[in-house]
Amino acid sequence: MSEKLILIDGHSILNRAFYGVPDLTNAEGIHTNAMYGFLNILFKFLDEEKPDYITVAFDLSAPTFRHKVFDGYKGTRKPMQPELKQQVPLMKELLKAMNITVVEQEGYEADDILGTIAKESAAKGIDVSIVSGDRDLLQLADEHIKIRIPKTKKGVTEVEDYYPSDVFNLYGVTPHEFIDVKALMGDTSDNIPGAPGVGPKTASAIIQKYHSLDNVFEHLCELKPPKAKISITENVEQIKMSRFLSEIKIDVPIDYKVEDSKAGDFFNENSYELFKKYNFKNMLKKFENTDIIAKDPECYEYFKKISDFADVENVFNKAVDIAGGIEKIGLSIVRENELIAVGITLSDTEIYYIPVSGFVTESYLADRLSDVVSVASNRNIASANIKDYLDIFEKDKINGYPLVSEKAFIDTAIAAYLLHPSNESYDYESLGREFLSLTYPSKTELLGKLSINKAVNEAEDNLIKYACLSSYAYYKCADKITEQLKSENMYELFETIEMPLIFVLFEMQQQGISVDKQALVDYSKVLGTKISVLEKEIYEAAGEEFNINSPKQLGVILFERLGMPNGKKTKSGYSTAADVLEKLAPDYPVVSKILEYRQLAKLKSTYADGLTQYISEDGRIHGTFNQTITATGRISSTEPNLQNIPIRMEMGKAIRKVFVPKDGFVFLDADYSQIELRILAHMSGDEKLIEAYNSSADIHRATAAQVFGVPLEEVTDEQRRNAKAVNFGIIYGMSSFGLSQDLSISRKEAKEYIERYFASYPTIKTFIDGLVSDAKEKGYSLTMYNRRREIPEIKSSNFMQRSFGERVAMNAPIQGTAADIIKLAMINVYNALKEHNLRSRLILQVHDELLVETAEDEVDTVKQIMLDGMKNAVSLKVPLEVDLKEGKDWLEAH
DNA sequence: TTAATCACG
DNA sequence: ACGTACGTGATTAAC
Repeated sequence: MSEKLILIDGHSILNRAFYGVPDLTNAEGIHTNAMYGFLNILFKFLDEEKPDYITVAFDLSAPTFRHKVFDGYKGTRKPMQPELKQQVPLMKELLKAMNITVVEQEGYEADDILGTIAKESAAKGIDVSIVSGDRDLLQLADEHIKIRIPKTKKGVTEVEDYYPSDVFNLYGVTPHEFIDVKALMGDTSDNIPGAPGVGPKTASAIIQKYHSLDNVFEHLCELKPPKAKISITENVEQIKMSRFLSEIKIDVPIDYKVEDSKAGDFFNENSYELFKKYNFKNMLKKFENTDIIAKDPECYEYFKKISDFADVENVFNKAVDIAGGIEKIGLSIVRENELIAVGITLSDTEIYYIPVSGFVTESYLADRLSDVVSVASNRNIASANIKDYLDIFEKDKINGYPLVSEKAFIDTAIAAYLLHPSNESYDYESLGREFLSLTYPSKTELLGKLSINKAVNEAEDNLIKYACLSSYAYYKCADKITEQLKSENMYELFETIEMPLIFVLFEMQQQGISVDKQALVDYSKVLGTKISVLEKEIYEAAGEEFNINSPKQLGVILFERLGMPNGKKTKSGYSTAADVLEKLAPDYPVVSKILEYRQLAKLKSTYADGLTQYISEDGRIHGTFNQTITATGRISSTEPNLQNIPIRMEMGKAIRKVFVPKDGFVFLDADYSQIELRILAHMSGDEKLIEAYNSSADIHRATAAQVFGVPLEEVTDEQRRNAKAVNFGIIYGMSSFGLSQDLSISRKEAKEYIERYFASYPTIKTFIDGLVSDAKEKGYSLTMYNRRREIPEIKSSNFMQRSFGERVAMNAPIQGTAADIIKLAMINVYNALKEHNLRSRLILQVHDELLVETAEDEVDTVKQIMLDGMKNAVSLKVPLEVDLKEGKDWLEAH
């Protein structure tokens, strides 16, 4: 077996990776997608070929000998995108860290280096594979040199391999003749002229016949077709030059010895650091069998399962001692329906797994955990997703509220969320990576698809690792996260808003909301009947039966069978979205029916039928409120989503009616009036807007009066509507296109509205410009309470991405501040209800709205509590107005 | 699993 | 010239 060398065309592969991999950035905002893609391709070839040697060649930006011959060489090439350009030096650094030879040579291109090394190595009897995206390299193919071109099809990388025979089969010429083909046909991307009018077909036909340019020139008069004959005859010198430009050098003077480019030792400490820095998570696995990572979880040796009752007692006694002081413990609860085990870390060397078994019963464990929690008041208990486990610590309660102090905990997931609200996960694995620079095995790696209950029996060792490791990660991260929150001025946000909010959300989830199941079932039937009537009518109009729920089938019916004028919109065909259909509705009655069908189908599937499955035995829906999902700081609601229950459409309102208070209670529902615009007024300090809020009840009317220069009472409905849309636009990050869509007007008109608005409110203009430039400078935006949102897109060179970043920079501080304020209000209301010892409970939040299930005899008190809690959550330069209503169902109360 | 659609603020 | 309003989650169809 002869030895193998892999040669990689650095720029070509990096370029290919850049366009093939969606934009990625690491925590510092460095773009990493091209590097990531490059490495993927690299590893693929390494795995496949297991080469003895490896080398990567790069171009230098300096002019090469080809530029000296032809000034316009590569002259039409666009400059490299900055996101790609910044990755080039980093990629070289990465390769060097992996002990991969990087070659570049002034005056020459990577192709020439590759050619030289390939031929020299092949001469030494080494088998060479050249990896490139560029077909120009095919001329280098020979019996010992294979050209390998990776292609990405549907996310899967496939490779086209070229030996000389493959080149011949495809192009009918030998690799060497390929140079002459290119000389004739030219190359637009390199700006090589060739013979004008001669394309790839003609060029290869000619070379197939004559085999070399010299021979072609000798037979000029017999050339066919006539067009090529003329072109070639007239451009002999240009073709010769083109050939010179096209031929890859194989004798570049370089200081390179293949023996010095041994493949191996890719995964070392240097490369590990860089992989971590660039957040190449799944590639870190490659380091697993090296001693770099093997030594990482040094905590493993201290993991200990404890079942002996006396030992367990000792651990908890010690935990109580620690948690009652100022030191921390790490806590991980393992639960699936029932409590199964806890992982608990007392120090670097005391890491325990305590399963429920024998005398260690579930209730014993819960009691002892409560003991630990009840003595803690200095954020001694580091854990994650505390809300999900608060019920365990509920041993002592007052009026139904857990006695546990919020100051007992530090929730690492929530803390990590504040630092990077756009991350997708804040589990122990991510924490380890970010705060400890350690790569822990993930939950999936340890437990796979096993349920916890199964894992207890089938993979206990891994379950022990999981429980111990996560508690250890919380323990180790807590101080670092705290430190970082403090240095970023976010600790106050964490302490005064997010941590207390956990308890509010917990209580809301516990309470749930009562739903009239029978009403829901009845309504589902009504909807079902209406839907089948519409269905029949639609089939009749269409002339055939089809699945109306399938946008694909519907598109075919509407735009092909019924021949409606179509605007192709989506990737995979016609758009049948509501705004498209609404334009067609006046001309085609069936379209209105489809819209109605869609509306009813949605109501039935998502709400009437969808909600019933969430009704618990107590007749209530206990949804989940998530505190670490949104990029802006809002909370989100799942299983079910109680924040998108219908209200706008008439048919949908019936759904709201099924949400009812329990016997002896009523709903009190309060919502902020235009909180986001008020925040805008406050943050910008715009006197006119502030004045408008201080004097007028109708801000959109006031805006219209200001913008159109008419007295308040003369504002037309249309003017008010437009002003309202512009106000929304401001909050969303104004764009003329968006506004024009919303108002169904031209972009030009929309632009005029915006200009008029900014002319009327110059301070607002200055303010939002400031938001954008601040975000551009810092890479993130901030709310009034220092909530951060990272906006890497704002530095993109891609217009669309950058524009998006700019809109986010305008919106996030406003939407985020509103989120901060209502969170404060929730805490206020929760605390007041608790302090007054009331039976009434806060049960829902819908972004600017709070719903309290109120005992009938507490209505007056609660009204006051809600108004106070919401209006006085913060003092702005404008009043915070709250609309409060009482009702026997959610529709009536809203 | 992803794309399209639509419910809410 | 680029092609969009900001933030979510559930359902369905179709790969």
